[in-house]
Amino acid sequence: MVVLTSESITPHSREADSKVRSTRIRSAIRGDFDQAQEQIAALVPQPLDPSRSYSAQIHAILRDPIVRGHLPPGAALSEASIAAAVGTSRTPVREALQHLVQEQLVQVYPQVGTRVAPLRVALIREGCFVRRTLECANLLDVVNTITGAQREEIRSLLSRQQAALHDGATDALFQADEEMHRRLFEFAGRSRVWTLIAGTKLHLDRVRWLLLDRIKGHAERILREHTTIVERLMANDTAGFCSEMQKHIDAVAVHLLELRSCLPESYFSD
Amino acid sequence: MVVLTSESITPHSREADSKVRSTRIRSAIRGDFDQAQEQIAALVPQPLDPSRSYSAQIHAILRDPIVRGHLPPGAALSEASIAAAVGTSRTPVREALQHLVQEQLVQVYPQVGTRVAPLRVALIREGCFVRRTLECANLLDVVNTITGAQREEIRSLLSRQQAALHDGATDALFQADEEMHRRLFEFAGRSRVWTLIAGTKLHLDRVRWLLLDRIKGHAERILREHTTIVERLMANDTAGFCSEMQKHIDAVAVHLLELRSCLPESYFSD
DNA sequence: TCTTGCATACTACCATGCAAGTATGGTAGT
DNA sequence: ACTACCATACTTGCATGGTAGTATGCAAGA
Repeated sequence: MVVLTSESITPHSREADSKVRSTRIRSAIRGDFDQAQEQIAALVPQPLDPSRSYSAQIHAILRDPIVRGHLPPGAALSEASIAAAVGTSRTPVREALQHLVQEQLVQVYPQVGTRVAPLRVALIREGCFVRRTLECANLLDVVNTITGAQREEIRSLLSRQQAALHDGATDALFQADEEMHRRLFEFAGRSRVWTLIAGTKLHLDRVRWLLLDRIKGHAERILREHTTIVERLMANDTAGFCSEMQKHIDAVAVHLLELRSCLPESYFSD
Repeated sequence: MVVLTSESITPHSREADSKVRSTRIRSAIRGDFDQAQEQIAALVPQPLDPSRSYSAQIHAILRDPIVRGHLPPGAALSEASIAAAVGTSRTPVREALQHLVQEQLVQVYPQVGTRVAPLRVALIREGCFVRRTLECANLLDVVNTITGAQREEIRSLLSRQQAALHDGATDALFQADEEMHRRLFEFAGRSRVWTLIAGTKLHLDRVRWLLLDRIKGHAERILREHTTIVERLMANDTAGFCSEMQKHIDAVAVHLLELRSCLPESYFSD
């Protein structure tokens, strides 16, 4: 497959220079839209709930498989196919796709097609910076105010992770992980900061799910790191906490390179 | 006008309990949708450019006046009115509004109306945390790698701010300010971190524009602080830089309280 | 064999119409 | 005077149709 570089094609730009793009690259944008329909249809769990917004439900249905890698970078997402798969008109599908565009999970090429966005190395690298910076800064405040009950809650979330790993339930492991980090922000009255991070975390999670499938013992490593981090937290060792947290988050960026060598180059960009 | 509290009404929730909301509060949601049309029409500079996406253009047309306070919190934004004002159908207007919803600048109450979101104190307070944390952390890296030319660029952006203040051009002042901060991230290869911050900065800017109108000498104070910050940067005094930057950004949160006393309570939330 | 041109089938974008839900103002009944 | 009710005029959510732009594959020509 021809590589889609972000230099050659800028999504949603109708500028004059779009005329001069080579046909060779353009043809890479279209292509396998045919298999899209059944691929999407398999993701729809059940008929949509008419009492809730269709757009929101479709957004959720699409986002999860993108982040988890079931819809790989470059996968075609045509409005009509998805609409047929979920059983609605194209309108709510379109709104869901626009939402995903803003999250930078898909790219729309006007009049051409919509595709799952590649893994953008720069986005991931900078996402690591944002996460580790905000989480460390937040923790410096939390350690001064944390209560015994809150300590206990964190500890219990860690043991939930251990149990999940033991059962091989990576879903539950990730969920407990997410909740642990979120709670640390809520302890400092910063729940909205976490929702901000959650937006950038989407891109880090795309890498993490891929790593989980390809790299042996990855889940074990995650849990080991979490354990170390919580130990530092319990010991009020903020410096140690920050350095461990930093290593833990930046591991995504480090392993990204390794991932790049065993996956199609078209999965990546930047 | 009746206060719209976020506890009483959750946007875009079609849950069963929506039936029990009191009529008194609901009636506050609708109301002055009549004056919306001409209010919006005054904001449209010229006919839209058909060669670019209508949605994006409408989004830009609406966002600026919201951030600047020309469309105050609570202002009605009905799809039909805006569509008539800009001369398109409701579809691209709808997409622009959805975009603004994601930026948390407007709230949509299904089947009731769409309004400019109030100034959310928590969002602003936590936005300050995000900005000061990321900007300080970024600068710790920048000071080690900054070149002479980059130093000169920052200095020139500061003098552009001085010139703008002298001319009373607050627009140009804000623009140069924004570019200065953005460049500091680009120096470290983190342009995407800045776009992330720009999203939270929207809410801080809403406060800043209001302050600029109400508080005498506010522009002068901003420039004074910028000057101090750049001085610290030039002197490689990173600790001083961070503390000044912190004061500068947190000033928004501090003055927010003061602003709350001289503006309708309905402008605020949380 | 290779290139060029064109019909065709797709795409996303936008316009329009309908449906479901909600606030408002007037009216009938108490 | 006051309350309950209902017609009406809004709102947003969704469905559908038309349009401009793009890739593809075939056919005609060099």
